[in-house]
Amino acid sequence: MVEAQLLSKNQQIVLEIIERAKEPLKAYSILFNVQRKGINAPQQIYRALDKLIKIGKIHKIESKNAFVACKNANCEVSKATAFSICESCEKVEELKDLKLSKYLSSYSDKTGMKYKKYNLEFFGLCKKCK
Amino acid sequence: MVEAQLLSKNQQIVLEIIERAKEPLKAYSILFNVQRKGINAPQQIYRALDKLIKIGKIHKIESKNAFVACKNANCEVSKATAFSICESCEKVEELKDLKLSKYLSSYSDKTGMKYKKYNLEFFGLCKKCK
DNA sequence: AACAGTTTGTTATAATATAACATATACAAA
DNA sequence: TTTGTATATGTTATATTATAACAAACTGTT
Repeated sequence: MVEAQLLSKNQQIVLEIIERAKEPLKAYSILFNVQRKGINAPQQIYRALDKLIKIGKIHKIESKNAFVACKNANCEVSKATAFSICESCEKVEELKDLKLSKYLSSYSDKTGMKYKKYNLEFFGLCKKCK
Repeated sequence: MVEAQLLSKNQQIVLEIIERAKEPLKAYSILFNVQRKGINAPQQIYRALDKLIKIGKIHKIESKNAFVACKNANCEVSKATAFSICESCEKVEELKDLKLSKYLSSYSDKTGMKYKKYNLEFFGLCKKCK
C-alpha cells in the first residue's frame, strides 16, 4: 500500500530548512543552522539528507555538493533530474520540462542501452546576470 | 593563432595516467600513483586536473569525484558532456552522440534561456551487469 | 513480549579540495 | 638585454565534504 511518507524529527528539520532556502544548501551550512535544535554532528545531517533524497523530497546538485528541495510533484523518487545553474549568481532551478524528461528517459545509446535514471546540469547566465 | 596545447611536466604525467586508466580516477589515487615521479602534494594534482579540464583533455564525473580522459575529438573545450554510468560495476563511458548533444546544446527552457554548457550523467546497468 | 526495521546520538576519522606563500620558468615587448 | 606578464612549480597547512563504527532508543508489527 502506498502511503504518505512520515518523516522523522531530524528529517523534518533538515527538509524544512532546505525548503525555506532560496538557494541550494550545503551539508555543513545546514548543520550550522540547526545546532540550536539539538543536532550536533554531520552524520545526523547526512543521514537525513540520504533519506530525503531517497524519497525524492530533495535533490543533490552534484557540481556544487549542495541540496535543494524538489518542488516537482512528478519526482516521487529522485531518479530523473535536470537543473539550470547560473554561472554568475549561482542561482539554481530545477527544470520541469516534460518534453526534456521524456526525451532523456526514453534515450537509448548506441548499444541500445536505456537509462531510468539521470542527472543533467545546465550552466549559463540567468536573465538578471546576462 | 591556434596552436597545439603544450602541456607542462605535471600536466603530462597526470594526463597520461588518466588516459591509461580504464576507469575514472580519483585525485588521491592519481597522487598515490605518481609519487615516485616527484609529485608530492594534492595541490599539484588538482592544479594539473584543473588545467586539463579547462582545455578539454579530461572531464570530471561529478557524481563520483573522478576524472576521465576525453576521447572525443569534438570537445576541444569541456563544455558539453554526457556519460553513461553503470550502477553495478561502476563502468563509465563518455557518450558521443551528435543527436543528443545537438538536442541539449540547442535546448532552451521555459524562460527562453539557452545553455552552452551542460553535464549529463545517465545511470543504469551495462550489458555485462544486466 | 519479542522481533525487525529504522532512527538517534556520539566519537572518531577518511576523503576531497583549497589557501597562501615563495620560487622558478617561458616568452614576448621594450 | 632587461622588464614585464603569465603560467607553472614546490611546499606546508588547513578547509570542506563525507563515512565508519558502536551503542541505544523508538516504531510498528506479529
